[in-house]
Amino acid sequence: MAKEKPSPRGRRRHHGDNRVTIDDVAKEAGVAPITVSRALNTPDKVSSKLRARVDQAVTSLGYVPNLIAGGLASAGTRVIPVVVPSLSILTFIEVVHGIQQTLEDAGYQVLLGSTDFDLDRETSLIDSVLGYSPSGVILTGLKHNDSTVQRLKTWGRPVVEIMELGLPCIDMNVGVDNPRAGACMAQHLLDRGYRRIAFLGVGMARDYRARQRFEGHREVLAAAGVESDLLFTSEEPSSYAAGRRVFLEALAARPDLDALHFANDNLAAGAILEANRQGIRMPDDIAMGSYLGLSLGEHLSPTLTTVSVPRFEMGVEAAKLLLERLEGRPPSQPRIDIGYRLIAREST
Amino acid sequence: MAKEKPSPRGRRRHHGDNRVTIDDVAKEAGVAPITVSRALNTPDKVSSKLRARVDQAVTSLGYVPNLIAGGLASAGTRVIPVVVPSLSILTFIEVVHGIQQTLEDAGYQVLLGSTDFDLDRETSLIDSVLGYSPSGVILTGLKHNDSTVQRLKTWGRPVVEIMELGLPCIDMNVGVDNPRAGACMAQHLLDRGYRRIAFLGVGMARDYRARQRFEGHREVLAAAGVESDLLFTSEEPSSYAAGRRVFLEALAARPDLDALHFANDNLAAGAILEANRQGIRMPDDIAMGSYLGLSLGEHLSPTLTTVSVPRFEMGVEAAKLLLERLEGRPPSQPRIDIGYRLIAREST
DNA sequence: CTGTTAGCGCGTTCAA
DNA sequence: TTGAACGCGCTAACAG
Repeated sequence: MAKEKPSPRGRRRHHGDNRVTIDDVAKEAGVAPITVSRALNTPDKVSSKLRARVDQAVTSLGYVPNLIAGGLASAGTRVIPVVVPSLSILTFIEVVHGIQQTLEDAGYQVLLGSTDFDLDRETSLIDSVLGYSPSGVILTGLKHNDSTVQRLKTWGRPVVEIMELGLPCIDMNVGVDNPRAGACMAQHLLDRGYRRIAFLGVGMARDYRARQRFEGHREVLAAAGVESDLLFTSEEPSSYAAGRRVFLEALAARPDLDALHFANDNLAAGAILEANRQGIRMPDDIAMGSYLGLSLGEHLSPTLTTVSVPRFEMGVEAAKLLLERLEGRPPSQPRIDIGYRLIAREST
Repeated sequence: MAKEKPSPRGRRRHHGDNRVTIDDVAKEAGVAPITVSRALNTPDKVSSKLRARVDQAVTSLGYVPNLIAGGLASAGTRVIPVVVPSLSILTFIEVVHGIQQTLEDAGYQVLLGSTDFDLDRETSLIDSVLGYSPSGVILTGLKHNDSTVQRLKTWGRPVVEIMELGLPCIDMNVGVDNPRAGACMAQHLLDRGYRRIAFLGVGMARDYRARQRFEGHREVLAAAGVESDLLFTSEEPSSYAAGRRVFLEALAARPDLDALHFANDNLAAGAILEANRQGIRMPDDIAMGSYLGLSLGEHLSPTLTTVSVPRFEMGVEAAKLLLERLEGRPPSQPRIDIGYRLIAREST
């Protein structure tokens, strides 16, 4: 009622900002700022009468909450950093897509980070994004620097590790059993009667999940008593062109091969397209199987046999797990095996 | 020197958080908190002696700055929201990739948002992310709700609109001239001697940039005096399967067509793969051209003629423009035409 | 259900 | 070059 309060701003305000604040809304609605805050964040804790007054003031003034201030006061922002190795690999993108969609629908924002497969970059990235007081974190893989693991374990907020499955996880885990996925394709090739089977990959020095699939592959072949360590790789990024090259290399080195197990569909697609060009018949001359389940596979000639992984769904599940914890719901289970599915098509 | 200050915390601290703060570092280093702040943010304003003491305290305590608090105090966070229509469309992903890489290298974080091509969602998304006091914003396209445009124009921080080029932009603009790109392919088809040319797209109700390309295409054909409004579309997301379907539909409706102009490479790839299956010869039976420049195009048989757009580079340039302004450098130019390149291959 | 008070952890401003 | 004080805008905690 009185305005002769000694003007709380002893000095000029820091910033020329003239954004409307919660105080402005409170004044306009004739309530205390905290009531505005509650009307916005926990509407059922405010009488419908006041809530209406507040809502109106909010729209009439065009109030937009300062999430930074809210975050500082409540020690948490509705931000979820998502840390992946690379944005040039479709797999991660699709997972991020699932995460993003699920979180955005729940009112959270994704803060995107990429590490280029470098654990030290991962560490510093995580250190820095934790500075935003995020509600949780999603990161890729189960291998991290000790300091990262330590920091996240003592952090006290939900953490989900995605893509791969395995024992020691920081908090929660959604992924695929890579060795078994690799074994699955190897077994399929054996079942189809192939015996001279090679594994073809690229960038396997950094991509240890591909190495895990190769391991599964190798063990199955070894157990079957066939040559198990035929591996062709190159240290370039995965691409159609890379697939073509590794394919040609393998053919040149071992013309007797009867089946190829590619580390992913992109490589396999490059190989199939090249084989088409050269008139190599599949699976008669050589069979091809791979991993991922990209839609391109079903449009190639021959259609591609692959171990398909629900990547988008993996993102969705990871996000759901996080949300469960954030909303205080019973954390059903801290580990989800998202599974895979062998799709046998013409190429084998 | 004395510790009998009446303990600034009249009550318990809000949060059980035991994170180390700038005060802890200051105490450890025997300086004032502000000196720590300066040593970290503006190192040259602190004597090397104190700076060393601070740096050591920082590492020994494992101090990680609270970016939220810093953001509140300085009215700005090193966050850049990037708003795209969809994360399931490769084009946007590649642009985001370029943006992300460039910004992360400069110490900024990307906050990812997607609108599903809905301008109202865009508006509310932008309203909400502005609550994080970001340093700038990158958004897609030049069409937005008036309120969005208004808010961003008066916002006072750099804004970059990407993907398309045109006159009224909010602040800065990096993109492609879609009508000219469409015209370019149409002209190419004419030059090659084709005369019964159709445009095939999907989801063009929402994707007005594809409509713009069709417009450019139409005008060129009309000017050449050939049938110009042959358009086949369906309202489904872009995919290989969709390309196949629209292709078959067009063939069925107009068996006399001699060339197809696809709205993007994915559709064209789906069509080429289907044509391969059916023994349709390209370009003899029918020619195909499209837009994007995906690497898949050069591995198909026939290799695909396309208007290639440097998507990653577009992201890089958008980010650079933003950074220029953020770093107070002369804003070279507020609008960049990223260009396109006709890659004539076997399919035409 | 509503209001009061007191910070959240920093950087800006002003003074030395 | 260093420091003291203040407040960014909001919400947690504690009354009423």
